[in-house]
Parts: sequence; C-alpha cells; structure tokens
Amino acid sequence: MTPPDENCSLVKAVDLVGERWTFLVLREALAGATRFSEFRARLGIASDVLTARLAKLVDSGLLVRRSYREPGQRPRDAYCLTEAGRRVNLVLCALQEWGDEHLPDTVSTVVYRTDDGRRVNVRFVDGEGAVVPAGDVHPEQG
Amino acid sequence: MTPPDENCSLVKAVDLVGERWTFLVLREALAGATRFSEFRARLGIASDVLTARLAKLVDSGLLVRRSYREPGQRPRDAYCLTEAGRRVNLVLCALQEWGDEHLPDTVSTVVYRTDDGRRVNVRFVDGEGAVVPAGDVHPEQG
DNA sequence: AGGGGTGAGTTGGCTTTGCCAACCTAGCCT
DNA sequence: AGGCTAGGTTGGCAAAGCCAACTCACCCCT
Repeated sequence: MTPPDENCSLVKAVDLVGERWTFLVLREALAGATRFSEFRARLGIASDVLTARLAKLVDSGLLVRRSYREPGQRPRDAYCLTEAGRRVNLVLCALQEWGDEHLPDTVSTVVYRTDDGRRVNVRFVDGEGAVVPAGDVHPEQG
Repeated sequence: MTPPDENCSLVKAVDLVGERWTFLVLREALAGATRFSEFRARLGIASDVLTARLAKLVDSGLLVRRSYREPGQRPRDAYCLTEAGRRVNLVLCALQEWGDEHLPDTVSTVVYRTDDGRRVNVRFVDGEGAVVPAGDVHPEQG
C-alpha cells in the first residue's frame, strides 16, 4: 500500500530517506565516508542492502558515483554528496537533537558547527529570522 | 544487524521514527488525528501495522492512549501527542522543506505557522540566535 | 431482550524486504 | 602466474508488511 498524496513532498521524502539505513548512510557521508567499504565498516550494514541504498541515493541525486585513481592504485569508486545530499544535514541535526532531548539514555556523538567553530542548533525561525519556540508552531493545510 | 553506537541519539531516533509509516502517523497526529480509524482512513495503512506503530509510539512516550466518551456514545480510544511527540514537528518540517527544495515534482501540502499566523521555516541558528546557512555547517565528533 | 452497526483491533496466508555467508570479478602487485 | 583487495552478486532463510476475513465489546433501535 502506498501512502496518499502522491506528490506531497513529505511523503516523497519519507519514501526516500525513511527506508532502513538510509539516514545512517547519509550521516556517514556527511561525516566524510565516500567508499563502499567505508560505509560497510562504519555501519555494519549488509553489502547487498548497501548496494541498494547507494544506488537509490545516486538515482535520486543525493550522491554521485565518481571513479578516481590514486597513483599506482587501480581505480576506485567514491560516492560523494551532492548539494541536495549535503542539505540533509539540517534534517539529520534536527532528528538528533530531538533524540537527545526526548529519548532516554542517549548521548550525542556528533555536534554541528560552523566553519569558524560556533555550535549551532536547529530552530523554527520566522520571516525576519527571529527564533520561534517549537511549541508555538502548528501545521496547516497548504 | 543492529547499527553501531548503541546510545547514539540519532541511531535511537532512527530506530524509532525511521520505521515505515511512523513519520506519517506522527504527521497526521500533528494535523489533528487521534483515533485509530482516523489514521487508517487518512493513510491507508494496514490495521495490524497501525496497531504496532501506535503501540510503539505509546511505549516510547510520543503518544498516550486516552479513553474518552462523547455523551450518548460508547467509549472510544484516542491517541494524543505528548510533549515529546509534539516536538517532532521540527523534524517533520525540516524533512518536508528539504523535499520541497530538492525533490522534483513535489508540492507542499502543509505549511507551518505560529499561533498568530506568521509562516516559519527550519534553520540552523548559532548561540546568539542568528541564522546560519546550512552550507556553512558541518558535523564533528562529539 | 434481540438484532444491527461500528470502532478497534486479531489472525492467517502470501509477498516483500532484510540478513548472512559464500561466491565472483577486475585490476594491481610480486 | 598467483594472490590480494574493493566492490559488488547470488542463494537461502527469517522478519516485516500487506490484505481480507474474522472477532469482540459496546451502543442504538425496536
């Protein structure tokens, strides 16, 4: 059964990144992983599933496969984030911060910083760029 | 196979909300759904799966089950968001905005507003509350 | 009191997805 | 030539998802 609202952006996004492992693959990519074996070693994911996930992410334009060759080595495949893939950091950070705050016995193994070292958090902001508490925000029909 | 970093907040969060349907169930809850049949009708989810998802969300403290009775009606079960559950709106909004921007052929069926009607977006902000572009933000070890 | 309707599930059988281990292949290295 | 390694593919099994049919408790109507 397919969820409703075929073109709803959330449904499509969930369909893509809501699959098992996909979020974690993207996290490792953001943390610098590029090679098949690197993802495999860091996550312990089955190789056939990793193949499928990487293919889907390439297909959807979040990763590009790039063959490269270090001198004296045979060619290798690298999976590199695209702009769209890199932008998942906001979602990933939001999810992690939610887990930190609302799930028991968690540690945040990763923090997000600007290039010049300032720690950042994910927040709702209004049109003027002012932070709005999450409790004051509600969804409405489009 | 279980992902690594047992207590990593992101891994735990993914384990919970990363299951098929869970995000969409939460979206409907945020949009006002409370009853079993309401979730079922809006999502078209199989009833046994919905039973499992609701149970897990109650178990994890994102929903509470509350029996209530309208006058002249028999008692019904309602699944109501807790504070932790309501706070998922930030993650949901981030994911939807990402989809709007980076997936083709999407429409955003939902917008997020403050109680007084201002539209809001999800952004990285630094310690002073200043918005930081997502491209300037990177994850770091602990 | 008996019959029907409805919400909230449960159960059985089938299909899909995930997991693991074993295997394959191309290109480099000795 | 033979071996090593990265990046997969393949086969068999187990878990999760899907659908349809069924149950159960409670209310309403007569």
